[in-house]
Amino acid sequence: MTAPRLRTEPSIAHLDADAFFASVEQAQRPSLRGRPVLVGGTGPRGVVAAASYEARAMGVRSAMSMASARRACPQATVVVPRFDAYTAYSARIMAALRERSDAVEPLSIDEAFADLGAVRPGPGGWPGVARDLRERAVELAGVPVSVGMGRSKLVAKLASAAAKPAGVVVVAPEDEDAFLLPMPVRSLWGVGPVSAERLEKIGVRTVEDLRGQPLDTLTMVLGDAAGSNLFRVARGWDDRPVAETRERKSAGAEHTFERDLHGRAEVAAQLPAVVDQAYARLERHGGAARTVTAKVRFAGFSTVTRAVSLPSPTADRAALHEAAARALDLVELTEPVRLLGVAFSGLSEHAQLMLDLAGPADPAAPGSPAAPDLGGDPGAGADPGAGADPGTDDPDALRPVARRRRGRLRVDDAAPGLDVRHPVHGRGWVVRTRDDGRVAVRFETAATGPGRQIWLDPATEEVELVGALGPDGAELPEGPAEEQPAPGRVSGGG
DNA sequence: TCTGGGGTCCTCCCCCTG
DNA sequence: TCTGCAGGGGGAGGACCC
Repeated sequence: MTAPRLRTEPSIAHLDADAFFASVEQAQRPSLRGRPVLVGGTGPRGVVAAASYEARAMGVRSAMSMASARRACPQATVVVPRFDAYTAYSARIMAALRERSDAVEPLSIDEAFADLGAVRPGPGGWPGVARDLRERAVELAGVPVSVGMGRSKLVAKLASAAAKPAGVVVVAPEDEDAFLLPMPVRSLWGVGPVSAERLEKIGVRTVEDLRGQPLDTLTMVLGDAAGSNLFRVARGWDDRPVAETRERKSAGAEHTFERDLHGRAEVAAQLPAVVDQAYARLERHGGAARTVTAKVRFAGFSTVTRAVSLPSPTADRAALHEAAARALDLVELTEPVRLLGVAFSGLSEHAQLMLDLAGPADPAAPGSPAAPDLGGDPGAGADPGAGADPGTDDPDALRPVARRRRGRLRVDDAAPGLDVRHPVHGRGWVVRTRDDGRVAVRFETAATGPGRQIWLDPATEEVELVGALGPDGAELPEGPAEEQPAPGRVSGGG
């Protein structure tokens, strides 16, 4: 393996928002500033998607169970994620990068690479470029970000991690070894707990240790791909270009139920709603899929997947429902089920209608998995309490996808963090809910300063569920139903 | 009151085909 | 026609990332 030709200037930038979801909450809700905030699922099986730095100081990490996080930090405010708001802030952050480069590669909602090779640094040199970029992103989005720069994506990403919170780090080529070699291997992209443990067994803890290992040792320990990748990484060999787009390979949806499902009938009854959610995502990408995979996670946390492939990619809803049902049939349900998922893969860009020699699919045909109520509005099968009857005395515990529509706040839909409006008190957000149906609402926005909290009864008072505000203070338009935040439905952002 | 949800990529293994 | 082998494709599971 030979060294690639690398650029001579640290002109690749990696911009990463700090505790992104929590920072957006603090930006929009003045009473949360300087206080511990946890964003994540509030149900019994929720986990932390993002924790503010104040919460991190108490030992909270993202991906830990919300129950443990609350124990570690009882004074924290817990809110459900509001993806529409985060998406709007994300667009501002990306805009700061696009002002400086045509080559911007978003990695997730809160981080991106940019190739600044065309930028001519001023008197401040590359650190000045990084500081300008950081300041501009903060100015546009109003949330803290960190910027790392290096001559490769590898170094830029590690540099932004070193810059957190709210800083910049520029690693010049001549300083790369001093920067990389002392790092623990666990901080490298692609080294998780399992790989780290395997490396530890051969005495590798730092990048310097890693550099001392021959290629064949690394491929033996970690496999061909990971081994040769780490061999290059240990030497700073990374010449990957900043790529603006990446092809999507799959689309899916999964849901963890608040209580386990028992028996095939109960599991099968939940399938259409999950397929619908996955289908809505597939549809948004304008694609057709050839392979449908059903995923089941049992109470003991073991996971089984079964796939069914069609002769050709199809965008036909009924055919995909039917394939998902067949895939689920292949799963032996030996234990209670905590999670059900469906993924579409083998995507083709243009929806290709499946040739049906027997005539067009009839969604109402006997035995068809696509009952008439699934044929229209995506997510209709997900309406809590409607559609499939799971055969339980507590249907809410099984609802696969919460769908919150704007309008009069329903007690069932109230969750901490949601935006509401009251005819007298104005705009606020739900701080907490109580078993008797009353909700505590704090009336404040980014523009008002900290507001006061009032207990309200949505059954008797007009409390309206409204959309989130964007960074400019304007209410965001309503997105697709399946993108509404659901209890327990969380994502990254740290 | 352990352990979400969206993905990508890799490895292993089995089956089919030439 | 049968057998053995190699390679490709696809399914299953797992590691990893945010």
